[in-house]
Amino acid sequence: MNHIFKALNDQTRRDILMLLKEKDLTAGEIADKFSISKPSISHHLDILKRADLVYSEKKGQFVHYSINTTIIDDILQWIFNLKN
Amino acid sequence: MNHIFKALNDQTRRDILMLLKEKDLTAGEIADKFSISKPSISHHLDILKRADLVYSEKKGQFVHYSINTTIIDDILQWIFNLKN
DNA sequence: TTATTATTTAGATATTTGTCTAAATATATA
DNA sequence: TATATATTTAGACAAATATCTAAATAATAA
Repeated sequence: MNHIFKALNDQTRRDILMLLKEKDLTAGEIADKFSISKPSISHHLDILKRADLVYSEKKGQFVHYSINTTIIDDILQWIFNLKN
Repeated sequence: MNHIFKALNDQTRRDILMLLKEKDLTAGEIADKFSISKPSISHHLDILKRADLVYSEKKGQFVHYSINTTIIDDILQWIFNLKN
């Protein structure tokens, strides 16, 4: 859970997940939605990837990112477990 | 959600929540379960409190801590929202 | 009142983190 | 091939974080 909570502990990364929830986007499209540099966004995407919260697939010169809902269930289970 | 994810982004704090899930404990009892100093535990408890993840109540010279499951539901809702 | 116990606060320090610019890599196009 | 576009990597730096020891605060007991 360490990588997951680390990944979620940043507003920009949470915003990226919200965007990818709606539809898949390329790295550049994601970067365009924020006012921070492309390398910084690339770094955030790397952290999300290490946490398995997103997938990435290279198509030509673009890299397409999508959310991984499988991991979401793991988080839900961990949080839910706190309740009883 | 910022304070909550920040609070959850630490193994010691997550372990404290797991302990408090089982039963209420005083600050000292919590500190005894870890190999870090009491001031450090006090600091972790403060972060958990700021995130509303725990309550604290002073009884005599002791401070009793307990988990706040109300906030857990907020987290569950936030995570669940990522799925659709 | 004095001493003891429980907890927090203050201040210091090493590590981690988010950001930047510049450079590197990879693909597409003229 | 040469150029343009998309993305990542490298290296630097300021801010945030987890930890420590020492001191302060508060409550109990002798």
